[in-house]
Amino acid sequence: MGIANLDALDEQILKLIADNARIPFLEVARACHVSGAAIHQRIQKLTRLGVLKGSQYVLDPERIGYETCAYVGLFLKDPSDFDRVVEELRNIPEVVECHYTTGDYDMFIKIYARNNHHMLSIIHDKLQPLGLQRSETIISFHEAINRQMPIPEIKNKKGSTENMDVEVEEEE
Amino acid sequence: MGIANLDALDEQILKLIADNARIPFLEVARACHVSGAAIHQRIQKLTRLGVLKGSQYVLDPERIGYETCAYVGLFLKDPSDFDRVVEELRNIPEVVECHYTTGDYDMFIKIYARNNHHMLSIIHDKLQPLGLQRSETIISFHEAINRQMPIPEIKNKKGSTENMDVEVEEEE
DNA sequence: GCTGAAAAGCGTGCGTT
DNA sequence: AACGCACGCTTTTCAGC
Repeated sequence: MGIANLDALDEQILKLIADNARIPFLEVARACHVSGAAIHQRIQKLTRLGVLKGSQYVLDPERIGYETCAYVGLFLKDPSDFDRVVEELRNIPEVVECHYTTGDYDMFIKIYARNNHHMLSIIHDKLQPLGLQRSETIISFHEAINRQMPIPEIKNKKGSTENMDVEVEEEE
Repeated sequence: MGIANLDALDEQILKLIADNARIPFLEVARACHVSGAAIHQRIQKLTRLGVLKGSQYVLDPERIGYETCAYVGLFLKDPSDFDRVVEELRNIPEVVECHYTTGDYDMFIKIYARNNHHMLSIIHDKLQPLGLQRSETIISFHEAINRQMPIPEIKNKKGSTENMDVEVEEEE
């Protein structure tokens, strides 16, 4: 599973749909000067390749009742327990991200909670029993930026002899 | 600002669309036993209220060439510089999140990079000149969980005594 | 892999309740 | 606030290249 072999049309499609999942494919087609069917096929291909993993509406956490967001670094009692702990974290819906990390922490997670009290109860009552040595909490007061990763520029077209390193260089 | 005043229909709509931005509104309508026009109005309302902030396709970072993801805690030389630094971070597209935090760090950001070398160059050449005292990097080896926050259960229906059991029936 | 065409399905505005 | 309807546009499929 590595880098997908994308061409300039794929790139253009991704740039158009990444931040607007409701855009009509025909509108994408007109922007790309190809048929609607071509866009339809490409999006199926990108999905089959795993480049696209679905679509989402972006929700405002505060407006649906999440006052508090935190990152928590976990130290496990038994660091070979990774897989079990991840499975248990999946059952805690307020845990929205979980990373295996280098360095300080064994694991690093992101949590949404209704308020500080709720956050504390998640950490004490749900995380602690999973077998933590200890944890470190970073409370986020305000999320000033939250956006998609940039879609890299494709330089080489598919037929080229070189394999695709997706190299990104700024150009306009 | 604050928690939007949502009812059970809003909740059901959010649950249906949150992880599937391409679902036809008419399909949502059928699941909710209301008209398509009602869903259309509700989604406009939720957008106007700021509960919905747009839609996205979910991309696989690795398949578009991002091998490396890191969280970086920033210590600013001049902590009153928050706003300027955020604006400069907006110009670095690889920075996808930026939080104001309590405790250890002044600021906490998430970065995608093509590889370790690219990550280092972002941190040294782009972040350091913004006026950092120092920074701490947490490399993510693997993102085991990445999902939406849960849609809270709505308890009281808006100004009504009526009970609401809304059943969603699977159908083809 | 892309195209155009055709059929089925959807989004959206409006008048009504 | 929700409904039904109607129009135009979109999605999806398929034969043909």
